[in-house]
Amino acid sequence: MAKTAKGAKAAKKKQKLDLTTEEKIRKAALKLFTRKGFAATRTRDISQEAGINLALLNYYFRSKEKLFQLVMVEILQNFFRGMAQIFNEETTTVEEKVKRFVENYTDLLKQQPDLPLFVFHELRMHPEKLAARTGLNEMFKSFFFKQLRQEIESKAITPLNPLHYVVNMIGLCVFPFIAAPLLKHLSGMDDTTFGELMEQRKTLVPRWMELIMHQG
Amino acid sequence: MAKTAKGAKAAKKKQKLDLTTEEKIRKAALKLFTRKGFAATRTRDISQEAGINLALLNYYFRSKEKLFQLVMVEILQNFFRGMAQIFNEETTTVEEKVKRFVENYTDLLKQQPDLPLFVFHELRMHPEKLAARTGLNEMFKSFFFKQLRQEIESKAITPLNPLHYVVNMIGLCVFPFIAAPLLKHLSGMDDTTFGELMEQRKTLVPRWMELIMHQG
DNA sequence: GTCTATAAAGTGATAGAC
DNA sequence: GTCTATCACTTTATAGAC
Repeated sequence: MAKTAKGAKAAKKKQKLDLTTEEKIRKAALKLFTRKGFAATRTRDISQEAGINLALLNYYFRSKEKLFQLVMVEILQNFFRGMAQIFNEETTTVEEKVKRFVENYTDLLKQQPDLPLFVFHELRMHPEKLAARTGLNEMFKSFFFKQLRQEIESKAITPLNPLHYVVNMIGLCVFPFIAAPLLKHLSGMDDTTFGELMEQRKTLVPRWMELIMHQG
Repeated sequence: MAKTAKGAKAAKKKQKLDLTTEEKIRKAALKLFTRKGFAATRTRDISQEAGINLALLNYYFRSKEKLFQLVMVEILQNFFRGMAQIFNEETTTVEEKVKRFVENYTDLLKQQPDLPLFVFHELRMHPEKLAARTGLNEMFKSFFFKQLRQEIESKAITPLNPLHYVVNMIGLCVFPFIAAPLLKHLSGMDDTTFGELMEQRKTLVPRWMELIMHQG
């Protein structure tokens, strides 16, 4: 009776080291999907990575597609939740928001460097997956955007479309991780050195954003 | 006799509208591989897109893998050839080089917006494909890099690792195209507006690079 | 060179025993 | 819930006729 689906979920909280079978599959799926993409990932590999049987994957998630959807939504929600939290804070300045964003997501990307490439790749092939449920449209009505417009109007020498500003901020954080394989190969850099460069950018990117903001 | 492989290649120059079968396949492969990635692309789809039979694909290229390699090498060589041409010119300044780079590759990406995401995605999964044959290591010994170091030492208030500079330059050009699907969805932007924004960046990015260069 | 037909292997999903 | 065995279908690649 402790082995029903509900029983398993209850047991989850008592086991900190072991994971539920469902969680093991989710974790394995996250790892392989983000590393190889949806199309190149085999359900057999996921089950093997999870240390369970192929049939169990379908038992829990019905299909590869359904499992993928869950993983993807989880990633997007997680990202936009943290983003909204930073950007809708009404007591912090634009500069502080940028600084927090850069630090947060540099740390995130150091742990999961495959994430952005995966998300953008899958998003292009299935744009409809960007359903309303991720609640990201709200970011564009966020407090941050109001602040940004004001800041640009008051401070900038040459006013700049806020979109450029946001794209630059995200791009300067994310692009190095997207280009990492190329970068490492081109410059013969090792992982440690790459990590140090990214650490530097935590302070550099906000500084550059200031320049871009005020000079336009 | 005009139907041997060599005959076909010779005929190619006389036919400006029609393409060789081999060329039709290459073109179709480039289109589908860059749009959907290696794993999600079916050889059947390539042959259909090329308007020929599936067997012919293997007749000309032996395997999907081989065809992919050719397409990939062609893309990389094309990119780095143009890049080297700009960066090894000894009579232009750093600013002029940056300007030419941004203009060139913005135009290229407007025509083939799928290219960067495709390249980075496949490069991560098969880093060994970055063989020496693309001759890109030479970029790091290029005249541009010497110029860049000098410029940084003489002008910059806070000296900057040249790598940051190069990553920023490429990222500011390329990232908007990588994030395009997300951007369009988030802001409800149409393709024309997106194109105009990218056009603006042809002058904006070089200006930002100046700021970054001199302020560090 | 180009086609049809088919082999050979892979892949997502299910049936049924435990 | 979990496993083994297997089905049904897809996909790459080739054989062989024209």
